[in-house]
Amino acid sequence: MREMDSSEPRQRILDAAISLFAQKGFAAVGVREIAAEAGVNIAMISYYFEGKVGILREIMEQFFDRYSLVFEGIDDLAKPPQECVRNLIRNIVGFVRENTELSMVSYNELPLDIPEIAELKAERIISIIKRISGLVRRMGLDPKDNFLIAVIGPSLISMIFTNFRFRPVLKHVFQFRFDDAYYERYAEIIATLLLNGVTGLAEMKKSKERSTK
Amino acid sequence: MREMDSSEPRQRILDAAISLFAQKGFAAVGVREIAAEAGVNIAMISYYFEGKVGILREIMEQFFDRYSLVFEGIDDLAKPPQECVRNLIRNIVGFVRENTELSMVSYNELPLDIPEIAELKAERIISIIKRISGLVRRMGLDPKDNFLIAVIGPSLISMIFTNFRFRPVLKHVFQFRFDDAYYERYAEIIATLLLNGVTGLAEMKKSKERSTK
Amino acid sequence: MREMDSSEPRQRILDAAISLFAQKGFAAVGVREIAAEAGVNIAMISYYFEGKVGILREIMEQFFDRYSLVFEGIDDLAKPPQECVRNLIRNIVGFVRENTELSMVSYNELPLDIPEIAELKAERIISIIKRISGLVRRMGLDPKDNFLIAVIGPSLISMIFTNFRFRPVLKHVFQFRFDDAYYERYAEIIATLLLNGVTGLAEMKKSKERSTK
Amino acid sequence: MREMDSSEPRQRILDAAISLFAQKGFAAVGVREIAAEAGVNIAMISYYFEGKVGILREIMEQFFDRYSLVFEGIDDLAKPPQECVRNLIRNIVGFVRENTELSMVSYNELPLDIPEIAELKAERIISIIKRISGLVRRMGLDPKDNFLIAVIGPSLISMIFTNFRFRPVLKHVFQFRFDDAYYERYAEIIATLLLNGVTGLAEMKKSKERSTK
DNA sequence: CATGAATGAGAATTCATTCAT
DNA sequence: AATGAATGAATTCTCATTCAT
Repeated sequence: MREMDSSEPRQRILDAAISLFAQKGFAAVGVREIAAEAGVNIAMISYYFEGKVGILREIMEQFFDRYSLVFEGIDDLAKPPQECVRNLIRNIVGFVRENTELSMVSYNELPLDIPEIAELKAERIISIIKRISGLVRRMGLDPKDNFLIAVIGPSLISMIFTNFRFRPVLKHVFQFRFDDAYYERYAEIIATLLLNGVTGLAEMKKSKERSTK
Repeated sequence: MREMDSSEPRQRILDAAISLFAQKGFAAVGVREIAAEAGVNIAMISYYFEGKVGILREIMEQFFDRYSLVFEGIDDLAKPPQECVRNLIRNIVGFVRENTELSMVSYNELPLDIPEIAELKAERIISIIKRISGLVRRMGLDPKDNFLIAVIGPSLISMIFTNFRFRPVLKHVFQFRFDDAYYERYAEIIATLLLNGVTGLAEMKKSKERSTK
Repeated sequence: MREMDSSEPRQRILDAAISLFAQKGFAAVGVREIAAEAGVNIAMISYYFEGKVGILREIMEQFFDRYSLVFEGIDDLAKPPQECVRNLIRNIVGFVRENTELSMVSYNELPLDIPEIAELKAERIISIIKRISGLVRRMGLDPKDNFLIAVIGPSLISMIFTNFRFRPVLKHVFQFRFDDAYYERYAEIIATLLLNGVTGLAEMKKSKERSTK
Repeated sequence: MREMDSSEPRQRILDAAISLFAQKGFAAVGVREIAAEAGVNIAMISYYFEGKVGILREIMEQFFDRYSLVFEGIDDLAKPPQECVRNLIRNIVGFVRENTELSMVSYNELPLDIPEIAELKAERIISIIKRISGLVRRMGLDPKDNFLIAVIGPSLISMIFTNFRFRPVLKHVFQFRFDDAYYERYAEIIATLLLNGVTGLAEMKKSKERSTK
């Protein structure tokens, strides 16, 4: 029952929903709860979004619209790919930091029940994958090596998003301060982990090929 | 719905719940659905588990009971820590492979706040962290460096669990065969990623310390 | 929904309502649906008709206003009553044919108790009954014989209206063409049915009176 | 809020629904109202009938199950067809008299919105039409003369059912006593109307054929 | 005149749970 | 141990209406 803030009802509903979905998950949140949190009448949810699923769709679309921008022009051919990857990771971390709840909802909800949403999500993810295939190649990975892609890609994303997902736990256990310094160091670690890891993978591959000869 | 299998009703309820929770999430599954899937009367759920959360608690306990064993004696001082880590990763992958749905439920519901379960979760996780602190140290990481621990630990777990989480998608998109070979290679990649990554982190630390001097 | 036609909003609302009420019944149609079909803003319905029942009242009034005219001067004393009845039936058939939906709504909602409309209905019906009492007498029926009136009157009306009510079904099952020829023959049959029937009734009455003597 | 009567909840729901649907029409009645009238918890309606439509389906089925019996063995070849028709009409009147509300609901609801119910109704009606085709033939009507059948059949049914439909009005206006005598006379009138009417139609047909020659 | 937003009550349905048997 | 019936609260969504602009 937050005091009504100044923004438009439609946006308030969206904000409330994002926050609640992020905390409890889509299925565990009721429209009454959203309406109460947003300080609007329940009927407004149908009015603006045509139901609860409509809110989720809007959230997903908003997320991917913004998230896609993170990958825009990330593969700068003038720079070594490692630097591009570092930049990408920094950008993703920055993005998730500034859109934490939005990102959490979009990442966590696998609404296999709601085909409509599943489709939307699949579509957008594929479009992003295509956009970075060039960088993947420059990193020395074969973009047609589905196996590696299917392991490394989700691993990277999960490393970043999971950290935010468990942030309440981390805050509670370790009393971290989630400030700029934290996230800079954090992005650096993830990047180092990944880059060194990938280098290791490349070496492993070579040594295997040698041993096979 | 499903033909009644021979096992005891209590176990059938549990199996049905695990499967459904894994697919749709705890909140999105109703007790009626579980009862139908298990082929038992709805009242049996209250009878055996005292309600829906009771099932989740049982699932969590079962998960942690079995999952803890994976970490038992993992830090074999006779072996180099890298090998121990490789073993651990192999074991975790093997565990999740053999308890996929159980693991998915437990992993997915982990950050969600169901008060009755919160305590249980915290307890068990801390106990696991303690159990591997020795190995962490032997890997050259300071087990008191909460920051690194808090980044690397969840990252590793998320890399593994997320892969299983997206297995249906991977199966659908890439037509992978999830056989022994797949998981061996998979564990190897994760291990290589992590170990090389950590090595890189150690070097990064050193070079920073040098530059600070 | 429908492309906005040129007529005035008020009339468009009325037309849409008549059509929808005829299809689904008053209670099953919502004002939103009417507004959409009419291509007007929902608020216009309250504005013009003071609510949903207001539309129904207007419909009823329109119906009775026009329907009453059918009975005007129907009892032409210069003609034999049978001919007058034939004319009346032809007129009613013609009227319902030209005002099918309007008639269906009015007929269907007639026995239902919507308090706001009850008075209106009663008044108008009584006025019509009065208007044809002369003809009834000329047909050899005692206009004070409530029983006969109460059976024959509604029977006639129901025969005609019901045929229209089931028109979609008849069209679908028998592929009738509802053209002039159809309705001429149709009116003739109804008239013959009724007139011969009434003759039979008169004879029955006589024979009864004889046997009672 | 009728006092709970002794019968089983399922039947009480059905009775309440029949009564309310008959009064106000299916769409105008809510499940809350039915539950209240039946003195049961709202959830029982889903429990027993899987929703409001389920009640209507049950009503329709009950109606047609019983109504069909009225036509069983009605075409007694040992009797003249006129007598059979008189018997049929008497039986229908008797049936509707004893199942007034059930019949009204089944007759009035043309749930074009609910295909499920529309189908059921169509099916059952066709089966009844088939059952009386022999009698139709014996009456001198060509059962393949769709036009006549399509006019006379519904006319007869509507004459009977409409009378019951308007019974509240008749009672209010004329203070009839709806007793055995009333219905005997009533059935007789309808039968006479119909039989004489049909005779008239037959003559009309003949004279037309003559004039065509 | 006309609109889009907003309201509060009510719609049907489903929820997890409990009860008597 | 197991069942089917029953409950009351909660679910999402739609209703007819009103209001400020």
